[in-house]
Amino acid sequence: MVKTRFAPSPTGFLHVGGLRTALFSYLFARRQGGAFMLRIEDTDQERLVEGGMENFIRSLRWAGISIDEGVDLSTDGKVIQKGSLGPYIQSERLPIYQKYANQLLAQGQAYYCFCAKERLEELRKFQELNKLPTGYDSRCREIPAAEASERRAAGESAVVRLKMPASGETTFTDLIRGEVAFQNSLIDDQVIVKSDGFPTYHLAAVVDDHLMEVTHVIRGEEWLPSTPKHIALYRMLDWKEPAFAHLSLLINEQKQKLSKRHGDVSVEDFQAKGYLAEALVNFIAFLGWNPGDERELFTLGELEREFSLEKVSKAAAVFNREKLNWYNRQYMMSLDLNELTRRAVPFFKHAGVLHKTGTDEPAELASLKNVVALERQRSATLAELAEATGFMFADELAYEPELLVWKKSTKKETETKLEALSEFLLTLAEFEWTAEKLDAAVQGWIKKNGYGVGDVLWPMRVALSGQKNSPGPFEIAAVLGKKKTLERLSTARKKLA
RNA sequence: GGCGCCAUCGUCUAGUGGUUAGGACACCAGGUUUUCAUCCUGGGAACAGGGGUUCAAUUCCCCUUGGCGCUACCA
Repeated sequence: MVKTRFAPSPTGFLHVGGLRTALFSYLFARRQGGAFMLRIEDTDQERLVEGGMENFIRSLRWAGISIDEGVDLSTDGKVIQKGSLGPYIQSERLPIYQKYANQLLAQGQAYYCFCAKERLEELRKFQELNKLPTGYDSRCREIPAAEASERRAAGESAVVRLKMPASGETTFTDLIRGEVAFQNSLIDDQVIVKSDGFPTYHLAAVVDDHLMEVTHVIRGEEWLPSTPKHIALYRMLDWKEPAFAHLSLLINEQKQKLSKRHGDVSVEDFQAKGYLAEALVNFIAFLGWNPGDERELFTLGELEREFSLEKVSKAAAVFNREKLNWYNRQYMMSLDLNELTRRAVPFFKHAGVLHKTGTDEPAELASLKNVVALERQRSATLAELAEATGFMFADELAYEPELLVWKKSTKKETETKLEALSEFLLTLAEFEWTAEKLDAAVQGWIKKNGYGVGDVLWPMRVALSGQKNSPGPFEIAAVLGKKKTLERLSTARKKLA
């Protein structure tokens, strides 16, 4: 059975590049009828970030990625672990890594290294200065085991290094890149256990992937050069190695690796800006993958059914905000109105629109729904939408009277038209107060009187919205209701007088 | 510096030993329209360069160039 994993280090917040790696792992597992696991790699005690682990899980869940095994969040927001091969948090697995480090030591395939950091730094400086390949010079490689134990017993600080094969080459078939080869002699002896007793990534990841029965390691391209080290480990431990697939990186418009310095990259930020999970997921999936035909809109479910690693492209992809916005608009338009409204509530609150009641009671939600329907097609994000509908809820609209005047018309003319319009609207019954009926009635009235369409409709719209750009006058009037509509028209006339 | 990965419109990409090199975003021009948005129609826009292989290369091979990654007791 196929099992993939996403194994982040909780040193920050999940960014879109990480989300893509997680997504591809998840999709591959789903497509193969396998399981997707989340493991936390917190072996670097110095770089841990408070709340990082929770953030990763929340972001993954927001995106719709469900975790079959490993670390997850309970309904009340607590971190839990699911599965029989745990623990799934590496800092809780120290004795396990120690056991395998000891085995390697006993087999003579790893050794204690006593080199001080200062010496390593000097060595490195010397190598760089002389344009030599950088790397550890294996000075401690031949220290006899007995001597090493003595020095350790005497309290000398040491790390454990892997004895990399000195010759030959390591080749493997990457599921995305095909055959890849590395010269063993160019790979220095990696530290697998640090002086604080914690394993490094190389040891911990290999041990866990094996023990947790991971079949496919799908990760970022930055791991490609480390893969021969991992393969060496699998062989020394006499374990079957998993299949590897290295994903290309996501880069920004300047073609640099996505980073926090260049704008919003954390998934949480996109969420806060009002991007829909469906849109972000669809967009990110298409950065490096496509179905082979011309379809562009895919739900998570559809991706789960059609995703394949063979169709993943090798080149890095630019994270293009314009296209994301387009995707978001698509989902803003097509999402169920009730659902969209429900998701928009926090944004209305944030925009201060809901401050009066501050609740999300059904009645209020219903009126909100009408507003969302008005503005959904002209907003790129939920935040924009909430912002744009502010005029609907305002007690007073702030705009210059000149804005009411259509093209070559005059203030006087405009006032006259608005007055006539108000009188006409007054004659309409409540049941006629829908966008459609208003449209038909008012347009008929305009025609009958031989007015210019713009001369009536433009001031009407401005009077109701106070804005240069807005939804149409009939839609607004319908949502506003008869009373409020007439009030606003009257206010507009006063402004013109 | 060493090692590795990558290379089709500005961007995401499809594509094949022989195609008018296709689509989407963005852009431009029209149209619909009371504004904006939507929508419709049309347009410009790409095979990095040089060698091979071949009857024929965007496609296969090599080199160059460029971009990116790794080169930590970080992952």
